[in-house]
Amino acid sequence: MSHFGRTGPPDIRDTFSLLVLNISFRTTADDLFPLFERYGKVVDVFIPRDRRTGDSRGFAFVRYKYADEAQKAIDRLDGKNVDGRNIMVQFAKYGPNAEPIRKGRVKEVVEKPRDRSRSRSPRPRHRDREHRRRSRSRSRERHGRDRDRDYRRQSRSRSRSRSRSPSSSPDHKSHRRARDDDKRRSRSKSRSKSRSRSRSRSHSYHSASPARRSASPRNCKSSPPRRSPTPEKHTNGKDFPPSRSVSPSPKHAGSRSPGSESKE
DNA sequence: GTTGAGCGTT
Repeated sequence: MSHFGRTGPPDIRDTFSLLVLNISFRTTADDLFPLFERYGKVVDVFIPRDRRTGDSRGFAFVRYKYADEAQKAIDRLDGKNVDGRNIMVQFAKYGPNAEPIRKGRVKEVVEKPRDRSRSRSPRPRHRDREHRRRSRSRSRERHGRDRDRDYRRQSRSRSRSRSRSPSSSPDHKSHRRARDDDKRRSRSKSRSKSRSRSRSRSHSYHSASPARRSASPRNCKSSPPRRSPTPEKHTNGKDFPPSRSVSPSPKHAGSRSPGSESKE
């Protein structure tokens, strides 16, 4: 996670979370922390990422220790140009109703700020939660759709250990044909994007070097390719960022050769 | 390499 090394929310006892919107996709917690830390005690900086891609979703959560400092940060940093984007800082709501955290505590946090609409973009007023949840982003969705399909396919493939086909009687032919077709498509797809699928980004400002921005302010791809042409699968986990534990990681999608999974 | 409304991890 993007905390101080802990797992999960550090301590939401007496903290005040700020929602930082419209940040750049390259902006990390390392960039936001020194910025927000100038206005108060920042307890945690968290940038939600995509489950599958790991990319930043374009907003962050900065958790302050005191509400007045948080308010000051809002007043100071709201509308500020960070990393080329005009960020929007506001108090964050937790959960669908932003209530189940701390009754009263959050109320104080969610209280209407004074004048947030000074340099705010004319955002549409219809903030429908469900609608927004599903239509989070259409540009990443077109990328995520493929991966989503692939991801689900892998999930199914992984969970086929117990019982994949409840009725393996007469239509195993169509199943086989469909699977073969899917396999071919997956092969071609994985081949076309077998180069730019690994990316790492420092989420915790502990592991970020301050000289990173000086070295390459706009481009953060100065490191040599981490994927050697030899498809050796070393599950060390040491080279990977210690962001989210060690999941089974369906990242080895294109690693398996086509045809070697012709089980059944 | 891209995109740009929005509320979060264990």
